[in-house]
Amino acid sequence: MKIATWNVNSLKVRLPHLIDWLATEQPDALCLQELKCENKAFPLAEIEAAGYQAVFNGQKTYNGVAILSKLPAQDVQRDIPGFADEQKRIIAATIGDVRVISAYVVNGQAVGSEKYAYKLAWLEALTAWLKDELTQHPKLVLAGDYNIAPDDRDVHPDWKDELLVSAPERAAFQALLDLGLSDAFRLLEQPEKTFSWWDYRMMAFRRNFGLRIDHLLVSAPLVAGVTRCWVDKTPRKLERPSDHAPVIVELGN
DNA sequence: ATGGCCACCGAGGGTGGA
Repeated sequence: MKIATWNVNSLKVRLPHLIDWLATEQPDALCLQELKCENKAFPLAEIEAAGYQAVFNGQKTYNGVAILSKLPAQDVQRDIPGFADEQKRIIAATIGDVRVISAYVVNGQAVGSEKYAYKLAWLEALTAWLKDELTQHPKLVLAGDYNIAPDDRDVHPDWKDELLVSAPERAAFQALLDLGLSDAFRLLEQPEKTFSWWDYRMMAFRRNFGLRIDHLLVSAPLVAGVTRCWVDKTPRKLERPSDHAPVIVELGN
C-alpha cells in the first residue's frame, strides 16, 4: 500500500499537476492540504476520471484538506471532535484496513504571536484526539503538512527564522511520537538535506534551501512493513509548482 | 545591490503562507 501527502497550495491551480502525478505514482491514498477551495467547487469529476474517489473538508480562500483513494473511504471524520475551530484542517477516513488522516497544521506566523499560540493549542487538541483514535484504529497513518521541522537535519543551515523549528513546536511533534507513532522517513536510511518545502523566493529550490515539514507518521503495527519513504521532487520542478513536494510511504503489509 | 514569490479576493493593494 502506497500512501502520500501533498500540500498543493490551491487545488484549482495545481489540478493538472495532481492529475498527472496520480497517473504516474498511482498511490492507494493521497492526503491533500491547502485546497483553498469550497466543497461545492471541489473538482470531483476530474479526480474520479483519474480513477480516484475523494472525501474533502474545504473552505473558501484558506486551508482545506482531502483524502483521495482508490478504495472507498469509510467512517469519514471532519475536524477535531470537540475542538471549536472555523478552519478546515482535518479529515480522517478508513481506507482498506488503515486509518488515514490528512492534517494541515497551523503555520503560526511568528513565535509568540496569537497564531503561534493557536498552533500549539491546535496541536494539543490533535494529540488528545489521536490518543483516542489510536485505540480504535491501531493501524493509522497521520499524514500532512505539520509546519514543523522535527530535527536540525530537516532544516537548511541558513534558515534563520525561529518559526517551524522552535522548542515548543518540536515538543509538540515529539508528543505525537510519544503516542506510539513513528516518522516513516526516519525509519530508513535517507539522503542528507532532504526537504519537502522550498520558498518561492531566493531561488530556494535550485539552491535546495528548504525544510522537511511534510510528514507521514505511522502507528506501531505498521512500522515493520515500511519498505520505502521518499520525497518526490518532480512536481516541484514544473511550471507554476506548489511550494511543497509530495512525500510517499510504501507499506508492505 | 542583502531582496528577489505566489495565491487569495476583487478590482488595488492587503493578507497569509513558511
